[in-house]
Amino acid sequence: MSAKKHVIRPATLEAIVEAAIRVLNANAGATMSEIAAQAGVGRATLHRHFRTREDLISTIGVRCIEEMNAAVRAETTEGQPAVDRLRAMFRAVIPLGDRYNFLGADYTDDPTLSQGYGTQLRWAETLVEDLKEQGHVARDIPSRWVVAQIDQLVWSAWNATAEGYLTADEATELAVRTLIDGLRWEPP
Amino acid sequence: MSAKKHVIRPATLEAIVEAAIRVLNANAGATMSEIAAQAGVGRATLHRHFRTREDLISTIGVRCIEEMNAAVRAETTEGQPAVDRLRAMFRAVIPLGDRYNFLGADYTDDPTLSQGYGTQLRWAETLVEDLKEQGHVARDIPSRWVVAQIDQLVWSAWNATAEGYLTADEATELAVRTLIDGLRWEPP
DNA sequence: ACCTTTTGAGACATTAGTGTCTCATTTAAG
DNA sequence: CTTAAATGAGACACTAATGTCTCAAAAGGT
Repeated sequence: MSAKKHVIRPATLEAIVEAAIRVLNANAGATMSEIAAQAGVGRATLHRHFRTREDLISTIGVRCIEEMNAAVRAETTEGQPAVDRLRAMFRAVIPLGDRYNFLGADYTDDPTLSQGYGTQLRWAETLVEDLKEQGHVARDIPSRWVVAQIDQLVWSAWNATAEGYLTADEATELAVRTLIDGLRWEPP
Repeated sequence: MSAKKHVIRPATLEAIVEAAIRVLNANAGATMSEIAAQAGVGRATLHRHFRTREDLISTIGVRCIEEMNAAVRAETTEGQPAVDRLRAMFRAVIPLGDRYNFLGADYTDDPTLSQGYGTQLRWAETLVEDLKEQGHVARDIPSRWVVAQIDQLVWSAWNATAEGYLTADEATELAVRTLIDGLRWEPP
C-alpha cells in the first residue's frame, strides 16, 4: 500500500487523508491534483505514499469502516435490548455521514473493504435476529429486507441532517420509529 | 440535441438508446466506444446524433422519466384512495428498475431532467398529502422524510427483485407495508 | 435499378488525468 | 549545528477517452 523508501510524516498523512475525505465527499470524481492542493501537499508526495488513486481511496474506505465500527461499539453493549442497540447504532453513525457519504457510490467492489464490510453486515444480521426474537420485527419479513431498510434509513438520516430539516437526534428517533412502527404510528 | 444535416434512422436510434441503457446500467462509467459496439453501430454514428456523451445520457434520462411517468399514470386514477395509488406506483415503477438503475448515480444535476423530475416530485408530494389526509401517515412526520422513504423503498424493491429474493409483487406489497405499518406489524 | 442519404471504419488532433523522475529546499532528529 | 530524510515544484512520458473529419460502402425511397 504505502511505499518503502520514504517514511510518511504523521502530519502529512493526516493532511492527505482528511483532505481526500473532504474533497471526495464534495465530488466523488475529484482529481489527485485537487486532493493534493486541498491537503497543502505536493502531488508527488501523494503518489509517494499512495501509489495509485485506488490505494488512497481504499485507505480511506478502511478508515471509514473502522471509524464506524468503533463508533457503534462505543455506544452499544452486549446484553442491551435490540431496539436500544438499533437506536444507539443510528446515533453513532449519523454524525459520520458527512464524512463518508461518497463511499457508497462505487467502491463497494473494493476487495480490501469486503472484509470490514462483512463485520458490519454480520453485526446487522445479529441485530435483526434479535429484533425478531424480541418481537420488534415480524418473522415473515426477509432479513435482507430489514438490513436494507436500516441502510436506507442511515442514508435518509444523513440527507435530512445535511439538508438541515432534521437534527441528528430527531433523525435518530424518526429512523427507529419508521423502521419498527412505520409512518402511520403517532407518538403519545 | 440531435444534429441537423443527418437524419437518424429510427432503427439506429433505437439500437443506440437501448444499448446505452443496457451498457450504462452495467457500468455507469462506460465509454462511448463500448456503447457503440454494443449497439452494433460505428462510433462516428454515435457522435453524429449525440454530439457529446452528456447529450446521450440526457436523452436517456428524459426517456426514463417519461417512461416512469407514463407507467404511473397508466396504473393510477384520479379519485383512487391514496394507499391504492401508492401501491400502484410501486407496481408500475419496480419493473423499470433494471433499466434505469444507473441514473440515480450522478446525473441528478442535469438541467434537462429537473423539469421531468419536478413532475415526479409534485406527484409524490400530493400523494403524501393525501396519505396524511386519509390517516395513513401521521401528521407530525415531515413530508420530505416520507418522500425520501418512498424513494428508498423503490430502490430496495429494485435490488430485492434484481437479487431474486423477492418477486415484483412481493416487493410491492412489502414496500407498502413497510412504509405504512413498519416492520413490526404481522399480516393477518 | 437509380440516386440520395445514412452509415462504418479508421485516421487524427485534443484534452485530461495518471504515475515517474529529478533536484533543490525544508524539516526534524541526534 | 550537522546531517539524513522527507517534501515541493515541475518536467516528462503514457494512457484513455472525446470529438472531428473523410471517404468508401450500404441502405432505402421512388
